Amino acid sequence: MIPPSVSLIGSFRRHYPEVWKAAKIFGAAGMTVKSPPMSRIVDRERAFVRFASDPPLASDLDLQAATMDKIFSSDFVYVVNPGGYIGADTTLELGRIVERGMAVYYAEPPRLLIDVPGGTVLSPGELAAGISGGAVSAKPARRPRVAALPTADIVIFTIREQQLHVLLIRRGTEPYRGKLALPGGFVRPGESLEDTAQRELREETGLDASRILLEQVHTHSDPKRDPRGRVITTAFLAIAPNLPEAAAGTDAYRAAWIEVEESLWQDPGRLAFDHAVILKQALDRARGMLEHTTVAAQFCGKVFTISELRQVYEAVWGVRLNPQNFQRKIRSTRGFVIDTGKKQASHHGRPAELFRTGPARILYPPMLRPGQPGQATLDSMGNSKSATQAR
Amino acid sequence: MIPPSVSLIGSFRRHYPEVWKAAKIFGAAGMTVKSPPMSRIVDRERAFVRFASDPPLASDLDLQAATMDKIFSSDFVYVVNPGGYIGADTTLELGRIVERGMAVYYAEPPRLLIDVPGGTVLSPGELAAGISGGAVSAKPARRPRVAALPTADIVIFTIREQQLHVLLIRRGTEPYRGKLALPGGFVRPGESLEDTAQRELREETGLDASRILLEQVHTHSDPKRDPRGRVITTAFLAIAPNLPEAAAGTDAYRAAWIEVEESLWQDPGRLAFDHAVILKQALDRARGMLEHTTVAAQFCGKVFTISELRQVYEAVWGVRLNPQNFQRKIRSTRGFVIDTGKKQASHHGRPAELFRTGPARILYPPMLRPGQPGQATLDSMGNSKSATQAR
DNA sequence: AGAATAGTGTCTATGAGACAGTATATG
DNA sequence: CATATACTGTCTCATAGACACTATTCT
Repeated sequence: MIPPSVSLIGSFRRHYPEVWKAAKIFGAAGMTVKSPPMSRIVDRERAFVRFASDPPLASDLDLQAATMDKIFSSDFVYVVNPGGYIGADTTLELGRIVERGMAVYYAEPPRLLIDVPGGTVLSPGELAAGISGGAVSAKPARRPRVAALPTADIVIFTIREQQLHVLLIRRGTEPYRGKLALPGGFVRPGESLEDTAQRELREETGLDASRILLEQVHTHSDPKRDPRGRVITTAFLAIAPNLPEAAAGTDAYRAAWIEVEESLWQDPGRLAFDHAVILKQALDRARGMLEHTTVAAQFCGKVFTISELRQVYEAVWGVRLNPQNFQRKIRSTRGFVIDTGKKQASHHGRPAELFRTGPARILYPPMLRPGQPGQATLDSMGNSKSATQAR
Repeated sequence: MIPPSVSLIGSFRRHYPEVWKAAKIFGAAGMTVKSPPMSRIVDRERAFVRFASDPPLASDLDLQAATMDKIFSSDFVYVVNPGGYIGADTTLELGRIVERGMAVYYAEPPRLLIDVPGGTVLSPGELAAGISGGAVSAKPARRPRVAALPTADIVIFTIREQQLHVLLIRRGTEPYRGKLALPGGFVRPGESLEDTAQRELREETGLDASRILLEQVHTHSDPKRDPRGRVITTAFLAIAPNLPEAAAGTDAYRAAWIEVEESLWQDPGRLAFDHAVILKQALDRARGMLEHTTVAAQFCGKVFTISELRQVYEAVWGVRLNPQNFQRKIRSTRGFVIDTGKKQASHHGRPAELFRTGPARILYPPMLRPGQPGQATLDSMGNSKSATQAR
């Protein structure tokens, strides 16, 4: 288990002895102190107090930004405010911290209009005891909670030239600058994760997302998955018909359709963050959904031939299917496709009939993908790599 | 075209004449002033200045919260700070506004460590002219993000007296005091959601959670799902063998096994929060998993008979199965169960052989639950109630 | 005509469901 | 003995896979 991390804020100029003392207590209790840097103060006259460990040429604003990053990546914040005093710049930082919903504890009641529930005014020792959970404390600390920034990442699949492709974005900013990443973004005020995913999908592909399947796959919450701090992402699976090359949407200038192949999730470092895992899980989910639902038709345009539908199955599953039997299976399944009566302007051979999607969503006799032909079972016998099993 | 909206912040106590003047200028330029309310000040001695239009009994904190809502709903914020002065509570508000990435303009350069790009210090007249003239945009400096408190809720199923039961807890605190709720809790520092779920499972049942299946089901993020604020929960499915009545664990004194029946998720208000939806989704997931995996054996003890296994399927699916055919199916599936050679101390009739779980995890020829016998498809044709589809 | 693709007919193997029949316990 | 449960044998039917065959286009 990773030790809890804390950042201390307050007037380092006026109250550094108190800050130092509190930090020592937290450190002794096994916590990681992310800020202040626990080095010697070399210049207290600057607007932003300088430590020996600070880069000497950094501006006040750069230093403050770096400090805020450290604060936001910690599990909670402790405000050192002897007599209730909080300086102007600390107050501004505190507003940002409050707005992020982080857990905040105070040494003394603040002289500000803030809702300070009982138990959030604690001495460093009480807090350390409450966090580690063992020691007896007169005022039991509220259980420590962590705030996180929720994000939605989307795995958008499509078929291009009979191959499965996924929409990826070349990152333009740190971290993982230059690497490929899934499209996605932070949840905005008032949005649910589904809203966020739908907005990102629209921004990246220009598709009217309300008509596109958007299926939640998994939520990734490893505390170290994002170096910027506690970012929890929920992965969505989207299935899109073939789109014009560069979806001329707003943010799409860096986006590209990449062929889905083993190396995308096998080669470490090809994708940013834990996106290789997310991609693989979404692919597995899509493969499974093709068995039990009629979503395969979502890969196709408004009208399509049965061959096109078969190519979807072949591309996603990575197998060859018998065209004749596939044909019969689809046509005998009521509600999957509806004959439009029209025929395709032929490429070669007999013109295929054109279909549109039917009302059925679930395939009852499922379309089982060819597995071990033997009668028995045994996929992954014993060695459980099934993600959610015991960590 | 909707007129741009603005909120003004600053010390209404000290600088209300300047605030009023600026608001008038914005109003004359066709903008909507969301805050202040443009009514008469009736009490300037309170911590939060009172206007005639304010509800007289509201607390300072209530008023501030309502004001922040107005500010956050406007297109940009104008800070009235004659001489650069910004008071402590305004500074805290400003921090929250900055963290949301809203566009902020200042009457004079602020005496704070804030990055004030050129053009953001403007007189009200300049700003009004710029907005209507298109020179100044209300585009936020940075995209707004929201922080959330992540929680894990667990749907723990077991079989008791041949019926499916779920572990529920009678809530002892607001909100939803007295209602039944799923066990769960907030993510603690350093934990992933899986860690949290495992800890809660151990606390509630005393089970060594590392040996129990814990499967992520869905993440619920509706901004209004929890009245306490932005709480995002990830639901887990756990399957437990029959346990001694009151698992004497620490927090379990309020816990009880409740029979799973329609009314649990049909009757509104029987379960707290959105736990009815969570329960139903977990049940559907469990039903599906029984088809394709060998988890049914997790409901049983270390050794079990094939009848017991069948009763699991019958309880979870809510159907009757033919004992003879079930027997053959299980025995002919390699790796599902292993014969121990022992026999059950008989109740009645021929003693059943005892089995233990085999190494297989995935059932390849799946155990399809009896559906529409007809050949075709059509579960939920058309009317999509499939949760993740378009909101 | 030959190649290519679409679609149908038919045989076979397999597995699910139904049901008769056998095995082994209790009372 | 009857009764109850466990287990096996066998028939039928539905469906998947294999493959031959027909249909309709392009070159």
